[in-house]
Amino acid sequence: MRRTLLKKQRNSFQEKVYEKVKRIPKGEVLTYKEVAILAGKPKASIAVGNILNKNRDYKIPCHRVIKSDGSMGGYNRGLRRKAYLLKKEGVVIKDGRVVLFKFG
DNA sequence: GACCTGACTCAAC
DNA sequence: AGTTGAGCCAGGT
Repeated sequence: MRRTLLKKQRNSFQEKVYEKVKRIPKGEVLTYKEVAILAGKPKASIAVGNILNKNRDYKIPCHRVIKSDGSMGGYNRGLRRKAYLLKKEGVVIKDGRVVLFKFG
């Protein structure tokens, strides 16, 4: 299983998602939709969330990915953690929602 | 290979 | 403004 999976993952949607998310600059956030678009599938926002959820990799700043609404969907390590990290990076959070950001 | 799920989004009510 | 239904995508069962 490992080998086949690895081979398949080499150039998959998931791989692109990881790349894009990893490249998000500090103090900036992207929506699931944006990530999906960057990955080449504008309608795959939910898949993005699914991937990030399962991923659980420290190299990937999942906390910089939020919903297009401005509210942060979830975080495998705890929503509180996500808000905390975001705040530290300069993003303003209000009642679990991102405010004072570029989109709006 | 069909069916269900989920950290989603949009439009309608 | 909060809820509902339908659409979309990858993964897992």
